[in-house]
Amino acid sequence: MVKITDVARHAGVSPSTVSYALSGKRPISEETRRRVEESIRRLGYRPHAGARALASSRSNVLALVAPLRTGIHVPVVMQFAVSVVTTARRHDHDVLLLTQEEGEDGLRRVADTALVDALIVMDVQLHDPRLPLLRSLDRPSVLIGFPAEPDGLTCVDLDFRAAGERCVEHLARLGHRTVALVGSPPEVYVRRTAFAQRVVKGFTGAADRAGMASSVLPCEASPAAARRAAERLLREQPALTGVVVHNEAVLEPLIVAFEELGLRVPGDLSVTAICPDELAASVRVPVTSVALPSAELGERAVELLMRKLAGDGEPVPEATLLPPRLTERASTAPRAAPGG
Amino acid sequence: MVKITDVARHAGVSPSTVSYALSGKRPISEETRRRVEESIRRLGYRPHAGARALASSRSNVLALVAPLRTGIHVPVVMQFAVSVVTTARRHDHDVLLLTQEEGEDGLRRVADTALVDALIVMDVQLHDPRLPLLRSLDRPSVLIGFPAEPDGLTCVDLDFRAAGERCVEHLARLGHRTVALVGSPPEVYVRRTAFAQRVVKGFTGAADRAGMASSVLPCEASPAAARRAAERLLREQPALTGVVVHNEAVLEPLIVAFEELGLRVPGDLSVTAICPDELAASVRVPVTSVALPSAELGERAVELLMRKLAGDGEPVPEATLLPPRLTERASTAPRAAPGG
DNA sequence: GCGTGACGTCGAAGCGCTTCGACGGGGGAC
DNA sequence: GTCCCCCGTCGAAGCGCTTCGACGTCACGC
Repeated sequence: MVKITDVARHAGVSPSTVSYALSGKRPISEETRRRVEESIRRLGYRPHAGARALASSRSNVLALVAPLRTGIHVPVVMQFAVSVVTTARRHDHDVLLLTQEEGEDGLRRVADTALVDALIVMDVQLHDPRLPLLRSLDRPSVLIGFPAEPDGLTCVDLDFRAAGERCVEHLARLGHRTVALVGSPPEVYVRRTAFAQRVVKGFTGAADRAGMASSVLPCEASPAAARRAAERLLREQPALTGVVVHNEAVLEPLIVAFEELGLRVPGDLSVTAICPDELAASVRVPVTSVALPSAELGERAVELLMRKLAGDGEPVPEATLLPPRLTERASTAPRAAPGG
Repeated sequence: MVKITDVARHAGVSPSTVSYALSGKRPISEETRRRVEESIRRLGYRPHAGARALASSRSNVLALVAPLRTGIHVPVVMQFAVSVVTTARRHDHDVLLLTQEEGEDGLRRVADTALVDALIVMDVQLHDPRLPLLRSLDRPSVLIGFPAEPDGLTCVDLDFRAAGERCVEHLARLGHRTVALVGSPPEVYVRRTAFAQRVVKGFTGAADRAGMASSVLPCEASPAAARRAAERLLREQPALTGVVVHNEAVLEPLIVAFEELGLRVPGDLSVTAICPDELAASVRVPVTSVALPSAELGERAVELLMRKLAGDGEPVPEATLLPPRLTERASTAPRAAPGG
């Protein structure tokens, strides 16, 4: 293994000079820097991560806690993870993957052993047991999602309430008067995961304001459940002409079910969704949707963390809510003239 | 931060004794160990990861290189990653997540900086450019998948050839005489990813041996492509009664397409698949399938790595091929009596 | 002409842990 | 009783890096 002293000797300088040339924390003459860089390349020098972490008390590693529960859409998690890794690398950091299974102990462990400098926690619940812990840790963290009491924490998420509103407003503008929300599986609500409830709030609020009839129906993540949901909606709301889907797994099955039940999309029924763009675009009838910007969320999370780690005193915003962007596709149309 | 000297003082022993009590690398009296453990708990001591890594030249971190390309089924990757993390934790290791994007440089970086002790590389291609690098690194690695020349490397995978055979044999036993394989998207073959080709080899070989008519059709990962594939198969092989699907994304759409084209599954057409069990079980017609055991693969990979890291001289097997397990579900049935 | 900084570099002191050699004491073999 | 060896513990030497204080040099201002 080639170490910093080898580089120093080869370049004819002291180890500290090599270190400063590398970190830029002190001025180094142009010519010395060049010699050092040349030696580094020639010798193939790579600083030892452990030694660096010990001496600088910075590991340059971020922890990413990924959820593994039922009711969450796997590609979203994956995409998020990829964007976190990519962005972290741009800032010269690596990413340690933790599963939620490890729970609070895992967070404490990686923080207390100084394995990581900071943490990103996904799938935050309204009253998440990890919140007090995160507040007490000596390392910064960013949450993906919003708990009931975000005080003292940094949170990033899509503005789900606004997303729910946006979908309803779009349907309202098209003349629809009776709408339904097909939501996440019941367990997501039971868990009181914040984002699911916020969609409901936005949906219901906007529908009320627009004087629309509305209902909310959680739905399991299976084609059969989608079919049952479709049947139930048509039975209970015969006048239904607009549907908002916030459940990736049943988007396609639901549309299939509606069509099998004799409803054309968008002829008889307009459908909007809150889901990743790729999903919305790849359904048999491309769906008008509010995008779930997982890549952007991951990027934001890492960048907030970097600002916190920079520790230049400038506080970062506690809440970052990405505004919903709605893309019109083939699944929505003006309501057919009533009785016509 | 509480350090090992604090623990030592509190327990009335020397730091080295604390270290040995923790690692068990030297005998420590029962009573001393108890005192040390008590002190550790009382003080909330956590060894500093960097210091430990520096002193022991072991970081207790594994690198996991995850693929991000098109044509791979995301849930499989995720499940694999989760199982790697879980198993690694059982062996007191953590997992660093790398994207394939970083390529060979990323591998070299984490290995040379001693950030990780060992590497797991997924989505290995037949002639993977990373192979020479992996051979030359001073850290052990395990590949998921089989390259053309696995010499000197440790590989783990499902026995895809046998899986292809198994599906055909199952269909043969049910009396089918004309079969087709709907495979991965063309780019997977172009990339010459080994597993896709192995399935083809197993499929074709078994069909030939059984004297069956057979064809192979790569298929894009979209419902529309599935539909086109179904139409083409029926056009080109009117006698077709058995299909093997090796493409998670089109399993359901393909069955839908066949049914829309007037073929009942399994009445007119028997379908088998090579895919994760959960997928096979959740399709509208539960599909007889050979499981893609991602969790088991992850576990095996980590355990092989641990054995290599133990360095007790015992060599580990270069190739680990998990035998296919076929589960019968509702999508296969004996061929209807010809002309009857 | 001398004080004053800023610049560029060096040396040494750690960072917190593991590990090696050493050492005292006790027990078994003879 | 003596010798040896093993058990349990200690002290000290690093692991490879960063960082702090110090120092010499040079340019500038007055």
